[in-house]
Amino acid sequence: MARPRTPLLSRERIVAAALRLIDDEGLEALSTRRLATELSVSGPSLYNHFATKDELLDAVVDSVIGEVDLSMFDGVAGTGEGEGEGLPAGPRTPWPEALHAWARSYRAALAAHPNIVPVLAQGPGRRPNALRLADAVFGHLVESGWPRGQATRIGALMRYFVTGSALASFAAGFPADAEVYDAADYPHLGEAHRLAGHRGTVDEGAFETGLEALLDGLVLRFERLAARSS
Amino acid sequence: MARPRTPLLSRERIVAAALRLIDDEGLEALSTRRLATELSVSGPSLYNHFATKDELLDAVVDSVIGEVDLSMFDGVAGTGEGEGEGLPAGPRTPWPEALHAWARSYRAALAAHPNIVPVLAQGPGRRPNALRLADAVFGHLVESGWPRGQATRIGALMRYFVTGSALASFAAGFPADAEVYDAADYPHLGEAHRLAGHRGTVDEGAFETGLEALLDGLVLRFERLAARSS
DNA sequence: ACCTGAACACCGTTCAAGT
DNA sequence: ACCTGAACACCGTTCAAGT
Repeated sequence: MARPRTPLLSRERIVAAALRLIDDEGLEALSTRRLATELSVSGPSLYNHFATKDELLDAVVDSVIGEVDLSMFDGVAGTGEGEGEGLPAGPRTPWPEALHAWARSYRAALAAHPNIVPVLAQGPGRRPNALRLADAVFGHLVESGWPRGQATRIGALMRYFVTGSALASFAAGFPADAEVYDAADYPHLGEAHRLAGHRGTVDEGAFETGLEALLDGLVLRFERLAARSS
Repeated sequence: MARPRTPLLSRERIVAAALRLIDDEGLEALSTRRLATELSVSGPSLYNHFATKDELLDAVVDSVIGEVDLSMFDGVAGTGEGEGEGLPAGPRTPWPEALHAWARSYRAALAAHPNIVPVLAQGPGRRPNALRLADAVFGHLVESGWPRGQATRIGALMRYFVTGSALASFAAGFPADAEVYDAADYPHLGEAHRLAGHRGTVDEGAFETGLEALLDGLVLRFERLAARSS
């Protein structure tokens, strides 16, 4: 048919189809030829919209990061009265609260697409949504009184925890087959075959417990910091 | 040449060469044909030792997990005197200490091979070293007084944090090119191009900070638990 | 500008054949 | 038992050709 009057493809359509394929069948299932078939075009057609498969993958990753809520990092110092800015900006949310809300949204966005987490965990690269996220977190921590070096570390360790929790289900990693857990080899795993059946509650419970422990520990550290500098 | 008098390959040699290839050039670089070339044999030869590429990958993953130190989970209740066992088992290490030492060893083993972390993060499956690790951590926590449900969560959240920290360098995820960080778009990332140059210290600092915060938070939780049940 | 088929150098895996 | 070459159905990507 050659060139149609109205384009068959767009970057948006390609990205959406790629993400669907990755979600349904895994990263390995995403081939340019398979994706093209899904979109009812021939393989090379995709190269009119993306230079390489990696560039396409980058776009998919950034669309996922774009789902993360960053609004808890808005707001300015003080009580929020009389700043006279164009945009209504309330007072800044206390950092432990903001970090908590952000981490939950971050995790939810990633856990909806676990198969792409290994790609996204490589860092922001030049992807705008990922850079915006890093900027918002770091900025909020610094303006809340954390030294810059500590703020960097907190950005890093929060990403460690969130990507780790979204990468794969802990519970589902244990085979449901009770035969696997020979009591002679693994004396404490007698109930492990039940784990996979409760993957939702186990993984969410672990995430919440870890997040709260992490934030409690950071608050402790912040208090020690404040005590030293006074 | 057909069958040589002494076998050209062994599972051990194949696993070692595969890990080297993954470390040096990434998971995508590991193809059966490329690996075979590296070992000076033809592609199909590998199938005499592993049924599929996935089975080979499983063996590589378990060899990495086998490097994690679990000795801090040895030891028995009480003072360690007069148990009369065959093996000398000292008193049990307090759980926060044991978890700290284990997490560092776990992270070191994984961070030495970041490209394989996405595979290993899928859970133990039927891999013996991974199951042994899960058994040791869970057993130690339960015997230290944690309720079984909480012990499961702690095993999960520790894996989240460690795999997340080993999956990729936080610092190296930020391009060293200062042009990337336009002040209009990312007002707080003006120094982010320096990050990649300090990847070692940034990532290790973040890991240690996070690990200590996590353990502080868990100790707090454990104390609240003990207070409630008394 | 945007699609196509043909082509190139790759994949994982199977299988018959050799010793 | 353990290696080989040939073969099958796949890959990502390039390129000349079509409108």
